[in-house]
Amino acid sequence: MKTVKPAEPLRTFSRSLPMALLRAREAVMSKFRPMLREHDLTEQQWRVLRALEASSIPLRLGEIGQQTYLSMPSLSRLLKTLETRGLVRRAVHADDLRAAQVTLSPKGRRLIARIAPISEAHYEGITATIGAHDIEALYALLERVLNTLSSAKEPVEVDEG
Amino acid sequence: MKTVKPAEPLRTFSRSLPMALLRAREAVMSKFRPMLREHDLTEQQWRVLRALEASSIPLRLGEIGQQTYLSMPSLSRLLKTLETRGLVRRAVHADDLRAAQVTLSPKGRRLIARIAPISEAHYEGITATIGAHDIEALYALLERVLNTLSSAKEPVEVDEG
DNA sequence: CCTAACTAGTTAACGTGTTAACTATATCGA
DNA sequence: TCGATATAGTTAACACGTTAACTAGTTAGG
Repeated sequence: MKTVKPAEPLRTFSRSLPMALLRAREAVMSKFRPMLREHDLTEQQWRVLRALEASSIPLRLGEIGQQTYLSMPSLSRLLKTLETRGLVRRAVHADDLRAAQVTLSPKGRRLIARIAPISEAHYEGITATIGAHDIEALYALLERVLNTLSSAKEPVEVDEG
Repeated sequence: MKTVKPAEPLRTFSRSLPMALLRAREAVMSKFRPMLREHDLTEQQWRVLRALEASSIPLRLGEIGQQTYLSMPSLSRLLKTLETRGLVRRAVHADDLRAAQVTLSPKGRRLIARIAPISEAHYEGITATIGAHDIEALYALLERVLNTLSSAKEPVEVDEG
């Protein structure tokens, strides 16, 4: 129970959409992180590996970034780490000497093969816990928020007066 | 105009709840960040200032952390910055010499007074864009996810076989 | 052609996220 | 009362997020 607001100047955090999204995300990720950590992978590294696994052809950084929602600077660092660990390889694109061609190494594929089933099991567990119906509703709403906001103009027009 | 996503992201990621939450959060935050940046504040610093503003009494780090969803190490660093900038003050708790008493300085209050109306206007704009009905539904679903997962046992029981 | 404008990726700087080790104070229990 | 244990907060190490400046190739215009 909260005491009644006398003259609340700002919304409380319970009415902050970014906070609500952050908390929910954390609740979900906290179920995955220990498993990834056991294999010395961060959440972002795992996303990159999955993107590479899903592609039949080598990917450029930009393409990986779009799919994993990672920025180029983050990717640049992250791939260096993965390459050092021998999980991915890179070559220069034949038609564009600026671009990279990133692929999984056999070692990378083996790592994914070990982790993927566990990851899937976790996801199944989470889905079951929350309930398929709510999950679907949530996906739908999130997508709508995304579409609505990204098609909206600038930072939400504020009268500077 | 920018050429928008030419190829849909992998189905793998479209069924990733953490990714969906991340994208939605980013869509919302991208509307706020420029405004905060103009005042040299990060999203997290703004959360801390708001928490202090909302409290009539000094807060400990732990209390701020609970409300803002920031970890103690992050808070420790962040408060040092805010204190250096003269936006907050700290004193030792009378009853517990380990604990800190953090309060807003007048300067901090003035900063909040300048930003709050703009922040609220942004939030109104976002709410209007998305639609009050969807916003409510989203809050409700997120809360349910949170409650469901946090009351669930360990990292979602996975059969190790 | 040749230069101007653009694009892919890198690097750097600064702040945050996560984990772990550490200090100092509090509290509990025998 | 003393020692074990718990708690508040700090610090360090490493990875990521964001912005900006930079390098090197590419493309477009004259």
